[in-house]
Amino acid sequence: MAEHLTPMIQSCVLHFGEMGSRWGINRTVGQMYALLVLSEEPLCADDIAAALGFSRSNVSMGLKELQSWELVRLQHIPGERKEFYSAPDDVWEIAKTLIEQRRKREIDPTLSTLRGLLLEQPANREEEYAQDRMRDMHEMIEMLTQWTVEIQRLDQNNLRNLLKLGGSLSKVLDMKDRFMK
Amino acid sequence: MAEHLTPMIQSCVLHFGEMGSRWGINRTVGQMYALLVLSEEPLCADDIAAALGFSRSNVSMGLKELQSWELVRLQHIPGERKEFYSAPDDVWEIAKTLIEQRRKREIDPTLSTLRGLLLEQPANREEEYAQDRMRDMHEMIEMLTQWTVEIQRLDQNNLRNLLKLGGSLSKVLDMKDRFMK
DNA sequence: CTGTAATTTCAGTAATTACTGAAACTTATG
DNA sequence: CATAAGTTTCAGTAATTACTGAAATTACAG
Repeated sequence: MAEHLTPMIQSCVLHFGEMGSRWGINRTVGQMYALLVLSEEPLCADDIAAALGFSRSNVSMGLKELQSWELVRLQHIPGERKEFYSAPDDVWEIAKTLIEQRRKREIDPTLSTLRGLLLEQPANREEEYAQDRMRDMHEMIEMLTQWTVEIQRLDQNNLRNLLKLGGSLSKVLDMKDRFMK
Repeated sequence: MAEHLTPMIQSCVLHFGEMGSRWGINRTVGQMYALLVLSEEPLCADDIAAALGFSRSNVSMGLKELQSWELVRLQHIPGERKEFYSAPDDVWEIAKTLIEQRRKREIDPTLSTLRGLLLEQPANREEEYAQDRMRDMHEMIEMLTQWTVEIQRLDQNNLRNLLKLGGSLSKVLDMKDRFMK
């Protein structure tokens, strides 16, 4: 399989391929992305195909997919005719992109489906109950979404601070309550 | 397909089946769960099979899966010989369970894989860089995990308050800074 | 216990998704 | 503008995952 890929890197690549496939991302695309993240210099499609043992066309499709998720940047290396790809080296940025993209692709359409169904007149008790649950879901998803949008705005430092707050969350909430009063 | 399933409920069920399949959850299992969430009374396997047009055995496997995720509760209705299933009617509880389960199944193993690889001695510059990225990932995932653990502890009201804070996140952070000093 | 209703298992098959190689296309260069 | 290096497309095939029906198992009422 691998061309020149140390066991350490290979393990990591395989693991994230597996993870990807459990989260609805094609296994080989997951592997390609892990490889890009772990490598300091940009890689070209042939590098990836060689390192992972995939066909050239599979790599091409994978890269297209990753580009559509805005997870990789294409770069032309001066003098080189090939196209090179790289992942951001800040993992927080990667996470933010992933969240934003899934929001656009899955969450927003879900919210709008729910909204549509909530506009209908319930025909009976059964539909009334169902709509109540849909309303709950809509409210929850919208809240979580809003939250992630806010988080996207924070810079890395504030984000870390927020997360490091950890256990003292409820204290912060109390504090906020006292302030608001 | 459907036996007695209003168009409204059917749309919602189909949508969540689709969503499930994009997040690594079998489409039919997603549909079954949506149906359970939307229905006020507990359902038995035959109800589900009839409503969704699946084979009895498929429903059996799906329910087993949902039980292993702790997303449904089995209940025996007095006098009835069949087993009935229901979903929690609090969607926040459902979300918490989902997060916790995915943490156990995917996040924790990922952290331990990363930790293992970070213990190895880097063989060269390339592995050094790869390990740096793995360290970043580990740190980030651990922070996010810790955060979700804290959140699991909050009751529904505090959770809502926290999320409603929304735009004022950075204000809260400032506030906290001032307090800590 | 016995009989029957309900559930589970599992081998076989269907459906879906992923991957490849060959050909078409694009782009840059001499 | 001809050629060659590089990339993409896509029809065909492979691999995986999902689903079914029949048979086995379990659970329980009488």
